Order: sequence, then C-alpha cells, then structure tokens
Amino acid sequence: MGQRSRATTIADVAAHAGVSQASVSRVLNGRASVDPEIVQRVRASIAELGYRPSPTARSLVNGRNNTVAMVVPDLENPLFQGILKGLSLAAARDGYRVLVADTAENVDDEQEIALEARQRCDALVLCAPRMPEAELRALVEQVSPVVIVNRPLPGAEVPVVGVDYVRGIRDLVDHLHDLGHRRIAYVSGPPTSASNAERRRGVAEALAAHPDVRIDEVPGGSRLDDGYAASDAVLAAHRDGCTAVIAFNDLVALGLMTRLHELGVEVPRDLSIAGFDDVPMAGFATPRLTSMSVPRGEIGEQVWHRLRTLIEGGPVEHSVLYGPRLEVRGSTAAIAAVRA
Amino acid sequence: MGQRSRATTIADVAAHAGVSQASVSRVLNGRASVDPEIVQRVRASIAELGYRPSPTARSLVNGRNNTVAMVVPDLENPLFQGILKGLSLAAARDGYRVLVADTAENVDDEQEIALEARQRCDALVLCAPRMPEAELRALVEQVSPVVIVNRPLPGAEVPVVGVDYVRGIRDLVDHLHDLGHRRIAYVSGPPTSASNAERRRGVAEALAAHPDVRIDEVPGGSRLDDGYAASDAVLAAHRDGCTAVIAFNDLVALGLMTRLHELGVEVPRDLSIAGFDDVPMAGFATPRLTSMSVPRGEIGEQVWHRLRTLIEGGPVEHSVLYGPRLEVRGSTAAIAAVRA
DNA sequence: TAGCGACCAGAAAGCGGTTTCCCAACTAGC
DNA sequence: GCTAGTTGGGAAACCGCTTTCTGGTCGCTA
Repeated sequence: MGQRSRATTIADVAAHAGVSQASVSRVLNGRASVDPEIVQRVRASIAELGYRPSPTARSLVNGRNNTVAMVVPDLENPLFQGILKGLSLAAARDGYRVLVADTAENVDDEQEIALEARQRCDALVLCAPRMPEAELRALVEQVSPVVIVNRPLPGAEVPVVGVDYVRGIRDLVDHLHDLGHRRIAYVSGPPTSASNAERRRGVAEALAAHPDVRIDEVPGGSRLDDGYAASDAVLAAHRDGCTAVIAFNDLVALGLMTRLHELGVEVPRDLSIAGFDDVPMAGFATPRLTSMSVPRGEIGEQVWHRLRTLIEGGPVEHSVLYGPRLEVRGSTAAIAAVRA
Repeated sequence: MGQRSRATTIADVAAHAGVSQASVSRVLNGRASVDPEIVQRVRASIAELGYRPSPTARSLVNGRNNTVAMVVPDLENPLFQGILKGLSLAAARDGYRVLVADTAENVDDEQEIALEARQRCDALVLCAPRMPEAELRALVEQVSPVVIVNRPLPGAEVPVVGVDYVRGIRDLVDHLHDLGHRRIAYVSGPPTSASNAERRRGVAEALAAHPDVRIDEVPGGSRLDDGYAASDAVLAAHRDGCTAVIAFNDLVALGLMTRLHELGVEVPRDLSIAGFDDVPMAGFATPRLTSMSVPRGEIGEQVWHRLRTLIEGGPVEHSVLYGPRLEVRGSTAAIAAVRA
C-alpha cells in the first residue's frame, strides 16, 4: 500500500531478469521446477530492485491475506491484553498478523464490527462477545472460520476457548469455606458478560455444595473504579455478617481493597478478599491478592492453533476450558474467632 | 477473504439488477450521478444478495487498505496499551483498523517486522523503537507515512508524538526537593529505551538546577518484577542516605513498593517513591502512588490525526511533546525531620 | 431542423500478483 | 530415425473491484 513512488512490480523484475512474470512468480513461491540459472537471475534482480511482492495483490488471487482479527469489548482489560499478546506472538510465528477491533463494550456495534473485521481477514476471534445468544449463533455462521473466547456456545460448530469460571468460583468458595467463612459477598461483573453469568452459576453450585454457606451478590463491574465504588455495598454486606468477598475479577478486587484500606477495614483480618484472573498486579498488591490464575498467553496460543487449523480447512477442533488454578495469597485468611 | 462458498461479487449484483458493474460501483461509491431508478434496483439487489464488496479487491485498485500498523516492543506495557486503545478508537471513527505487531523487545527483528507490517498497511506507527538511531532514520525513509511515538528523532521528516520525560523527571525532582529530599535514587529502565535516556537527561538537568541534590542511579527495568528485584539496590542506596526514589515507570515503582512493604520499609515515612505514566493502578496502590500523568489515550488520538493527514497526502505535521502532569499522591511526603 | 454539449450507462482496461494452458525442446523407447 | 513422453517457460486468463473511455440520448441554441 501507499505512496511509495511507483513501487517496483513483478513485471519490472521479469523485465530486468529477462524472463516472464510467471517465472518470477514460480521462483518466489518455489512452485514448479525452474532452471537454476533463471532462479539465479531472478533472485539477483529481486535483490537489485529491492522488490517486495504486494501482499494485497497476493491476497486477491489467493483469497487469503494472512491476517486474523480479534474483536474485544475493551482493550484495556488485562485479560484480553494477555490473550492478544499470546495470539499475536503465536500467529506471527506462522506469518500471520492480528488486527484489533475494540467494541468499547457497545453491544449494538458488535455484530457490524465483527462482520467488517472478518471481511478484511482470514478468520475471526470473538473475545467475550456481549450480544444475545441467538444473534451470536447467527453471526458465527456468517463469519466462519471463527474461534470464540470466554463465552460458552453449546452445540455450535465453533471452537470455544475459555475458562471454567463455574469451577473457579466453586474452588474459591471451597477455599473460603475451608478458612471458616460462611457468609460471602460476590461483587458481580458487567451484566452483559457471559463469564459473569458463569461465575453466578459457580456461586449457585457452591451454595448447593455448601448448605451452610450464604452468598450475597452486590453489583460491581470489571474495572478498578467499579471495585472502588462497590465498597459501600460490600461494607453493608460486611455489617450484615459477610466475612469474605469474591470479586468479578482482580481489578475489581484491587479497587475494592484500596477503598477498604482507606476506610480502615483491614484485609484479611476484617474481610477476606479474592479476585479472578491473576493479573500481574495481583501478586504485587498489599496484601497480595488471592486469585484464580488464568493462563492468558496460553489461551491466546490455543486460539491461534484452532484458528490456523480452520483456516487450513481442517476440522473444528474441540473446545477447551482452562481450569483456573487457585493462587492463595495474603488477602484471604481464616475467619476471626468470633465477631466482636 | 475466506472460504465462504463463492461469495457474491459485484458481477452478481450487476447481473441481478440488470445493469453494468460500473453502475453498481458508482452506486456503491456515490461517485457520479446515477439514475435514481437504477440506484433503487442496485440497492435492492445488494440487499437481496447480501453483497459486501471485497476489501482486498478494493485495496488493490485504490492502493489503500484502510489499515495502519502499530509496532510495539511489548504489548503488555500499560502505556502502549493505552496508546493502542486511543489509536484504535480514533482510527475506527475514520473507517480504519489497526494491526498490531509485537517485537517482544527484540531489537534485531524490529526493522523487518516494521517493513513487513508497513507493506500490509497504509501507514505505520513505531512505538518506542529500540533500534540504533542511524538504522531508525534509514527505516523511516522507507516506511513513510509513519509516526513515531516516544522516541525523539531531531530533524527527521517524521511527526513524533511523545512525552517530555526530561521535564517530567525535573518536575518530579522539584517535587521531591520541595519536600526536603536531597538524596534521590533513580531506578532506571531498559537500556535500549530512548525514553530512559530522556529520563536520565532529566536527572542531569535536575542536578544542574539543584546543586544541593544528589541522585544515584540503580538498574531496574520496565515491569513489576524489575521493580521488585531492584529493592536490594534501592535499600543499599537508602542506607547510604537516599530518602526518595524515582522509578522508571509506575510498574517498577509498584513492584518496588510491594517488596519494601514486605521488608517493613514504610512508604512514604521511610522512603518516598514516585513513578511515571500514571497507569490506572497507580491511584489504587497502597499508598497511592505519586506519578507523572501521561495522556495515553490522547497520544493515540494524536498519532492517528498525524497518520491520517499523511495518508491523505497532507504535510508532515509538527511533532508534539506532552508535558506530563504531576499527580501528587500518598507515596511521597516531606522528609522525616532527621534520620535517627 | 441541424448541431452541440451535457449527461449517463456500459465496455474494457487496469491494479499486481498466481495459475492454467500451451508450445517448444529435449529425452527415451522401439 | 521417428514417435511418445517429459519438462520448462511464456502468454494469457483471472481474482473483484474502480475508473477511464466510448457511444447513445436528450435538451438546448442558432
């Protein structure tokens, strides 16, 4: 692309080397057997002219452009950043690049952005799509090859790479239960987030497994300030008897912890707090944040592998659900003997 | 792109509407005036067939992609993430998408990655390129239109959008000086980082402005664990008389603070600490981190504006250097009366 | 009424590659 | 020595659009 003054084309190379375009193309792609002497001449001409084939022209005829798109609700979310990084590095190893499209949590634009992005690329990654399920199913038909991240879509012909939030929350509740907590607050995520729904299922299952536990839900969000703002509700729950908090993710947990510290509530003495995702900062908070660790980079890689298989016409590989690993740190502790 | 079974083409639409391809194209692009009745028919056919023009074919003839590439040393750096987000949103408003290429701090690959990325796109953003200046100057010639972020390149015909790290560090030193600090440690960044060099210039200037101040440099890095690992050196400096620390960036500062807290060093009572970038987490640390605020999103937007101007054949707009704003928070305080 | 622009739609020429198709030359077989 | 089979390279078609160029209509002026 671009205003480079009349970039050299394959025709120039052919003329310079005194052969046909077809031969240059064959040398470039190592397709058929070509006279070694011609190969030499062509290579020399290419080097001399500094020729680089136009990816666009190639794309047009090949029907592929070695680019995949990743559609994501919010590029500032560390989880998506990690996945993007993993995807980008893995794809680069195979000569692919990734295009990003941030929907800015705007549910209504998701479909159009996805369609448009898909058109420019060979395949699509839908990261935590927020749209209603019916719409998503319809969309997925249109944009194949596609891989979905962090949103279950049972029965669909699409690989889904995700995190087992249900199990993660259950593990977290188990952990808190082991520590003696019986009253827990769950600070929820964005209402449109499917992984929030999963977490709530986890809450429900945990309740079934622990009849002696009660879990209250308080509204939250997905970012630091959401957690910060949730402190009032959390404190209300605390006064009501809650001794531990599970936050939608680490950002919410960290924001909440900041506010609690300001208010003189000591973690974990007064209140245990756990997050989710194990973002880099989690291990550096004060106190260090107990969290469910999610292999962000590896998710990105797995997404790429499935994408590549699909692009190459392979079968729809099985979906995969990563079991998050409990990372016990200082922000959760055994319940204080008795509430004063 | 892609294996959609024989996607409908402009020829199909033309046939369906009973007009020529040229007319369909004209309707699509609103180029010349077309008989309203034909416009109707074409629109109807487009809708009925669900036709979407191929971006690739368009690119080939237009010589433009409506895509720009951003080359960045590390996608996990919050500064670059913020810039990417700002760039991506601003570009999207003009129908452009952005391609990311992570060089993984690999200096040797930078040039090739940049060239390759540029070929696929209409323009390039080089974020904090690490390569030697001579190489960068040569590269910049080849990949125009290009905008450089966070790396000064005096005299070059390239818009540079950056942060005034020199001034930022000076302001930070002024701030600490006001608080009574005379011995300061600077935890440095990656050796190949140009902005680290800028910060060091800031240190030098600050020293010239404050003859009564002494600043020791200790090696650091750019990430949380680099800061964490720098604690020994920082403590040595502290024992040697340093009462305040300026970290390369917030991540380093936060990592350092974590370690200091573990070691029982109280911030800011025992040691004042300041970071740079004002990442979202800075305001949520304990204590909240004093930092130099950098408008990440706006930088991304400004980059886009310059890029767009260049793409449209406009002049090389002036470079811009954002003066970071001092964000005084709890991690810096007046020096304790006298060291016991 | 003849003549001249203005206007609009279709045919066709690219954009820069890849690939098919075909022909020339060369090898091998009888 | 002649034909069948191989091999390698060039001409040309094609990918799906945009845009120029051409030709036919229409409306206006002289």
